[in-house]
Amino acid sequence: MTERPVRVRIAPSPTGDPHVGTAYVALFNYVFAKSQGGTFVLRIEDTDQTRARRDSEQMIFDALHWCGLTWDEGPDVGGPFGPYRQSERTAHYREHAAILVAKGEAYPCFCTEDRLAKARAQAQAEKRAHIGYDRLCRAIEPAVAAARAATEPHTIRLKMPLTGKIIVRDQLRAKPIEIDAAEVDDQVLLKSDGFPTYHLANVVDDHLMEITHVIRAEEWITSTPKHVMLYKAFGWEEPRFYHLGLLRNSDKSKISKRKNPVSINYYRDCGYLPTALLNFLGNMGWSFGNDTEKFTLAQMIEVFTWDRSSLNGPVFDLVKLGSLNEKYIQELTPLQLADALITWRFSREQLARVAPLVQKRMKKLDDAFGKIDFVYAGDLDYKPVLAEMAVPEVAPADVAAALLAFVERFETREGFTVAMLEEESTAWLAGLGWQKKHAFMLLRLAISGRTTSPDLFPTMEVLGKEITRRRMREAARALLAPPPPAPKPPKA
RNA sequence: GGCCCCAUAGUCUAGCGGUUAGGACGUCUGCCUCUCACGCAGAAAACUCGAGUUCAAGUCUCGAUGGGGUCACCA
Repeated sequence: MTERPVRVRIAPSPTGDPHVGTAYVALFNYVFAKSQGGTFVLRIEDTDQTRARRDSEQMIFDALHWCGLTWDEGPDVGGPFGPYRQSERTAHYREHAAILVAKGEAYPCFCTEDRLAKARAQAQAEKRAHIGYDRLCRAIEPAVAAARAATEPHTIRLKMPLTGKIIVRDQLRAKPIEIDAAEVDDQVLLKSDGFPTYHLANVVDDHLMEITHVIRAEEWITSTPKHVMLYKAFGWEEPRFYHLGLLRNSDKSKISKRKNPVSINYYRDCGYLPTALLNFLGNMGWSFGNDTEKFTLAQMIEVFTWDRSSLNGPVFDLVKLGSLNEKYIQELTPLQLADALITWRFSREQLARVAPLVQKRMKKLDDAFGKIDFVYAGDLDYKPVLAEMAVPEVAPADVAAALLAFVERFETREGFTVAMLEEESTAWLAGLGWQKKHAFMLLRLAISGRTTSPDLFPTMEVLGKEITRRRMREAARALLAPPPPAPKPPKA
């Protein structure tokens, strides 16, 4: 492999909240690039028209910037290999898909999604080992296929070899990974809406953008054979692959918002310092060496080598993050602490959102903070109000389930506003059939930990989606927790 | 289920053939103290199992087990 200047990229998909996993992978890309004097590129993979969210891209920029990461090229800063948004590069993908068809490496597929779904369901029902596409359209004569493609909706699929092995060389793993080509599907490259799938867009862009090292999460490892074959089909040199261990929930499953806060915004809103979060992430699957756990980004870049990485999927432990964060807090000067606080939640703009919540209840200025202190708290203690959370004639487990159901309602909605919350709460309440006062008291206790609070939905809006979600989940958890053991009798 | 990846205390990790298996978080004890926290001192706690290679294996090989990922016109 020829040595080219190091160029790496992070390629998040703007489909929701900025994910800690994105920050994690970004960190290692960034640090590796900088340790090599290379270039770090941010590319937005917005090829899924059904899932892309408008507000998500800016949130990714903001969240990554908050973490302290910057990119040399990207949609917002430009660069010589732009555009950096895949939705603006569709001509490249179509052109390259056409090249593969012309070379006989790919073919149009006219199968309907319906047929594919049925075939898949049948394969699953028969417990067949291989449940991929049956390659029906691969047999169509190229000339016939081309003629039909002119008028019929179709996808473009890659012709995978029918026999032999595909070798994936992962730089972090000693042995090459060998996979039977027959195991790999004839992957869709171009969807019927003309947009590329991840696989095509990713390979074309990585090549065109001269990416030298692909550093990404382990969940991609099984699709790497497809990418390897794509590089081959194009006759391109493949980049070096590095698959990082996946961040995990405490039960070891892939980190997910059902079980763990995953939005970078949650960590920001809960009062973690970006330096601490980044440092914490740097200790996941990588070690500084020398029993050192606390280090800066600059220090990490200075000593960075891949041989200090481990492949275990590390559990994302909030407690450990908290103790690291504490260390960072402790070494702030008084003025730095003040600045951190202002940035966090005491800016003029933020106070202008929070204080009006209780303005009606204020006679003097000093009435404010006792009433809104819960806004500034992280996790609340629900033990003292557990009894208040009870809903008459409803089992605690069902109360908890209702809380989680409320979370699910706003989970899929874009934005987090009073109007949306009112709408969803009405539907939620209708489904429950509880008295309104009981349902709303439950929400109130979950978000504020008290029976009196400012108006519910404006408060939630101010708290934000991340904190609201977290508190509702924690409240649900408190409801489900077994009652505490009886206090020890006093010593005689 | 097929395929793939991974395997040191509850958690994050060090170890790269010979160590009393090290550090950190958490837990527990004590000390300090006007409360709490901090701080300090100490303790409990790990090489998944089985073969093989070797004088010697947490470290190398194979297998089993366990965990995870992935099997979309999502990324």
